Parts: sequence; C-alpha cells; structure tokens
Amino acid sequence: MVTISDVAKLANVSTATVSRVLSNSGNVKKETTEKVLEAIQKLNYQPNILARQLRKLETKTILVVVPDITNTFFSKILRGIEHVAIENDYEVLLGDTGNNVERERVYLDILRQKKADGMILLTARLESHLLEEIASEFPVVLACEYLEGSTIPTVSIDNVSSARKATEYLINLGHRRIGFISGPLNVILSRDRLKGFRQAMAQHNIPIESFLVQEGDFSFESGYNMMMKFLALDQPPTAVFAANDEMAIGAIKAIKSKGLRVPDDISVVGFDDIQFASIYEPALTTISQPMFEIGKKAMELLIKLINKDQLEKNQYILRDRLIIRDTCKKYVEIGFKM
Amino acid sequence: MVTISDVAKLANVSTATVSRVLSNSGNVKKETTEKVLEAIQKLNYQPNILARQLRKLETKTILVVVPDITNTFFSKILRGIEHVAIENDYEVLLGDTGNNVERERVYLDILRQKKADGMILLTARLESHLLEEIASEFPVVLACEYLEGSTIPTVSIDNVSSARKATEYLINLGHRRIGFISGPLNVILSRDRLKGFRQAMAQHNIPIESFLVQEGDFSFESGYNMMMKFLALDQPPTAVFAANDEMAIGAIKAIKSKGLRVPDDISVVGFDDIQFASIYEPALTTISQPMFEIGKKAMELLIKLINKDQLEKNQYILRDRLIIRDTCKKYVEIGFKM
DNA sequence: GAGATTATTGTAATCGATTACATTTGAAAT
DNA sequence: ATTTCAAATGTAATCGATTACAATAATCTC
Repeated sequence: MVTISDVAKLANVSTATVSRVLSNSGNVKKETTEKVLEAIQKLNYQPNILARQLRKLETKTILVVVPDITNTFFSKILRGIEHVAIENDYEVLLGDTGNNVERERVYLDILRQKKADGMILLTARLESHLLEEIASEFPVVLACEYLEGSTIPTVSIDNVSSARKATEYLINLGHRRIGFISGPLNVILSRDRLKGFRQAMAQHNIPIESFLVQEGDFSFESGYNMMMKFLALDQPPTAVFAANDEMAIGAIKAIKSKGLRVPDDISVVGFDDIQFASIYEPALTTISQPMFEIGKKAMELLIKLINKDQLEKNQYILRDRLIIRDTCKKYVEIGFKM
Repeated sequence: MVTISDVAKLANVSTATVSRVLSNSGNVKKETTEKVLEAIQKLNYQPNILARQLRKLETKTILVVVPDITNTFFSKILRGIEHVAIENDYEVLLGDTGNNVERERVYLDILRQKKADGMILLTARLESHLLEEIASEFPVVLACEYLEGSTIPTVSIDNVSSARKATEYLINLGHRRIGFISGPLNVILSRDRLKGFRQAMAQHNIPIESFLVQEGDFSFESGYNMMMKFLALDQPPTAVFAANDEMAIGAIKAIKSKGLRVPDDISVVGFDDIQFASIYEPALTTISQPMFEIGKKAMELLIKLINKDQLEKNQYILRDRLIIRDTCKKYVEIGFKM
C-alpha cells in the first residue's frame, strides 16, 4: 500500500508538506506543490481515510436506521438523505432493522464506537430513555417518528392533522360508518393517525364503534386481513381509511375478492403516497408525504448538529397533501348510490 | 471521550491488558479480567473503532453500489447482503448512484481509500478496465451484472435462458407477433435478455420485425410509452415481453388505456417478480429471480475474497423460475379468442 | 546590508487502539 | 532452596494521517 511517506520520499519533502498539498491549505510553493502532485500521480496514491479519521476524530459518515429498506416510502427518504449527504461529503451507513427492535439497539453502538458522526432514525421503537441518552452525547435526528416530550430534533408531517384531513374528506363525502386500519400502536406515528381519525369523527359527532378500528402492522397482508374482518360484519363500513398505502391496497384486494367494487361500494383512503399508489387500479386516494424533503431536511439538521450550529427549533413539520384519485366516492343512502 | 487508557488507569493495569480482555485473547487472570470489566462498565467505555481499524487495517465494512435504492428489486438483494453481513460482523455502506454512471466512479475511490474492505456492485456501467483494475487490487463482487471475459466473481441468473424460457412460453401459447420491451442496451443484462428473446424466436422460425423490439429504461413510464408505440401499429403484437416488471406494468396500463384487456386481447410477461407483481391486477406472469439469495451469495463470496479464501469458481448462476399468473392467455386465430 | 517580516518547510507529537517483545510473577520440579 | 518454565502483565512500537511548533528561506524596509 502506498502511504503518505512514500509520496514524501519520492517528492523529496516531508509528510507535512504532502498533507498540506492534499488539504489545499495554501502555504505551499507552486513548484513544491507540483512535485508532490506528480509523485502522488506516479504512485497512484490515495490517502488512508482511517488514519485521517482517527486523527481528526470524525468519520464523515452518518448512520441511517431504517425499519424496512424494501419499503419505497423509506427508500425515498433515504434518497433525500443521501442527496444532502453527498453534497456535504458525507457517506451513508445503512442500518436496516427489518422491523426488529433488537436490531435497533445494536445500531446505537455503532454510533457510540464512533463509526459514524451522527445518526438519523426512521424508526424509534426503543425505550425512549435509551434514545435520549445517546442523543445527549451524539448528534441524532428523528425523521417521521418523534418522542413525546423529547428535545431530540425531529422532522415529520403532522400526522394528527393529516389523518384528520383524510377522515374529514370521507365524512364530507357523506360517509358515516368509516373503518380505520391503524398501524402498530406501539409506534407513536400510528397513535397520532388514530388520534386524527378520532378527532375528525368526534368533531362531526359520529360515534366510533370500537370494532371499526383495527390494528394492522403496515403490511399488505394485514390490510387484507383487517378488511376481511370488516367485510364479515352485518353492516360493513362504507369507507375505510388505512394508515398506509400497503394496507389500503390490501384492503382493496379484500373488497374486490368479495365481488364488491372500489369506490362504488366502499371508498378507501391510504397514507404515504408511495409510487405504486398512482399505478394501482383504481389509483389510490391518499395523503402524500414529502418523502424526499423529509430526508433532506433531516440530513440538514444532522449536519448542523454535527457542526454544533444552533438549531432554530427542534420540531420541523413539513406539509402533506391529500391526493384525490379514484378510490373514494360520495355516499348516498342505500339504494341511491351514485 | 473515554479511552482505553482511562479504563487502564481505573483498573490499575496497562492498556495492553485492557485490550486483551476486550479481545478475549485468554491470557488474563480471572480477577484482572473482572477488575477491567468493572472499570469498563463504570466508565461506560466503548472502544474507538477507528483506532482499531487503523491498527488492523480493516474496516469490517463493505460497500454496496446500487443503481436505484427505491427499486424493490435492489432493496431485496440488499436485504440478502445485509443478512450475511451482520452474521459476519460487517456493516454496509450504501452507495446509491441514481442510475448515474458518474456516481459509480466516485464510489470506487471510497474503496481505494480503504473506507471499506470490499465492494458489491449491483450495477456495472463503468468502463470495464476501471472495474478490472480495482478488482485486481481490492475484493469486488458483481451481482446481477457481469463483465464479458472478466474474472471478477459474479452472482446472477442466466438471463439469456430465462428470457428464452419466457418467450417460449408465449410461443407455446400460440403467439407469433410478440413485442419485446428491452432494458437500456448499454447494460449487458439487457442485451442478454434480448438475446434470449431472439434465440427463442429463431428456434421457432419466427421472424422478428425490428419495430417489435423497443428499448426502454426499466421505468414504468418507458414501459407505458413503448407499449403505446406498439398499439399505434396496424397490427399490434398479440403478446409483449417486458424486460422488467415495472415496464410490464406500464405496458398493461397502456393497453388498458386503449380499452383493451390483459390477457384477453394482449398477453404480457414481466421479469424480476417484484412484490407488486403479485399484487397488481391482473397479477403479472413473470420471471422470478431469487433476489435475497443473490444478495446472500454475493456477500458470501465477498467475505471469501476478503479472507483470501479460494473460490471454487467465479460465475455463480442461480435458478430462476417462470411464475405463471394472470396476464397470459392462449392465442387463437382472430375471431376465435378464448 | 542588517534587521524585520513573511512565506515555506520540517520535526515530532498526536489520535486510540493492537501487539511484538520484554519483564515479572508464581508454581512446579529437582 | 534453587532452577525452570509457563502464565500474566507491562513497555513501547505501530498503523497513516494531521498539525502545533520550530526552523529555515525568501523578501522587504530603510
């Protein structure tokens, strides 16, 4: 392996000078610089990043912990993170937990061992004191998720208000029996969406039958299964709001499997606006999250934290939008569906 | 920051002893070990990985270069890679090129700078001599892609034979006018699939009209657009084979948009078997690649390379399968479609 | 041209671990 | 009690860069 002293020897200078040339620090004579560059070229020298990192005690790497990399929702966010990372000469270490809390814990150690300068969590199912603890010592940003009463910087949409918005849309279409398929209720974001649903229903004085709220796990299959439960009722809901698009599509599959149609017989709203939401038929009405933007913002915040810059605030709420496509329809009294 | 000498001081031993306890090298007295462990606990010490890496000149990190992380095909492979990586105490540095060749080049330097012990490429659009060069110096494995005449270890399916298999399936269903939507022809895997298509057609003495082969770019949109071209013909093909599932689904969208039905009017076959292939309606008939297995195998090979173990061979071909779902139908002379 | 000032380069410490080699300790053998 | 050997521990070099500080060279001022 070619090291800095090989270059120094060949160029007949000290390692310090080579290092100065490398870092462009400006105090090197033109001819010397050329000599050094020539030697570098000749030897095809590449500085050993490990040594540099050790000396500077920084890795120029950040860790992103993702619950499921095969979910396009998260990979879009990752794209946003990478975009800003590259601009700022950071690299991205990927930690996929496969929805396994244990694995989340393991990634905290990677940060502690200084293998990364900071961490973005797209999942936060660990006990909050563990997160608080590590966030007090290292730069940590939460994206999508947040911790109640915590000061860890967070980027997300307002899940409560967007769920309320989606629910209200259904209510305004005339629906009263609305089913809700929630995400796993141990994550706060699921609870927020449920809360938004409840708020909207309460605001319109519509009582919620407890059976019409079912807990899924964000998977296509769970959407299918929960919808099947609804369909087994004497009086199934006339509309269903699913806490993510996968479950919404699962629900539509279930509806179709019973020979019913979407939106004619039952309306469906999803959440996230993954790519497939617009491709699927019928195209899914859903809440669109600015995934790329969330990723970008999270990385921007993390860089500020790493540089010990002051943050203006520590909760950043981005705008979501209700995207109206083809899965919802006005509900008119039985016999008069239009 | 707590360092090894802090621990050594507190435990009243030398750093060497602490290090021995850390690495479990066995030659430390029981009581000493306990003293050290106690100190470690008390100080909440975590070894600085950078220092260890520098000393050992290894990073326990591998780099994976992906053309598009939002494509579930690649993220599934990534899952396989990560699975084996974790088992062997490796971490995964993610390099998403966003289908940009330039970005591919950049990632080679990360390897050169020893920021990773090896690299798995899921895309190989760079000039082959660059790849050969780096592969001669560092552990590199190609997955999905391969280089003609190269000795870089490769894991993939046999794209030629699987494309042939899919085409033959259509031919056996009675189709003669078969359209092919290829991937970008600057990647070898696309050329292989085209080759397989041609072979099957030739074997059955079916001439290929050049207009019936169109080059897409693996995106949903390009599938849609190319299919629109086919549909503009006086005599559109009765079946279409797309070189990946996204394009196949795009093609189906185009067919539906003209008021035609799949498979009744036109049959469609895809390639890859992404999750959405089975969810979409009609469920897509496609070639299934063992994505997780490809990832696993690639990582296993890379570890062997890193450990300088001998490989038995350097081309690993995994089995693919034709998954028959609902997008193909027998073709009977006009007027007698069944 | 002497002295002051600035530009350029070199020397050596440093980052935090690992490890070859040296030393000490303790037990067994005689 | 002395010698021998193995086990346990310590000392210091090492990995390859960066950088504080020191030293030298070049330039300017009068």
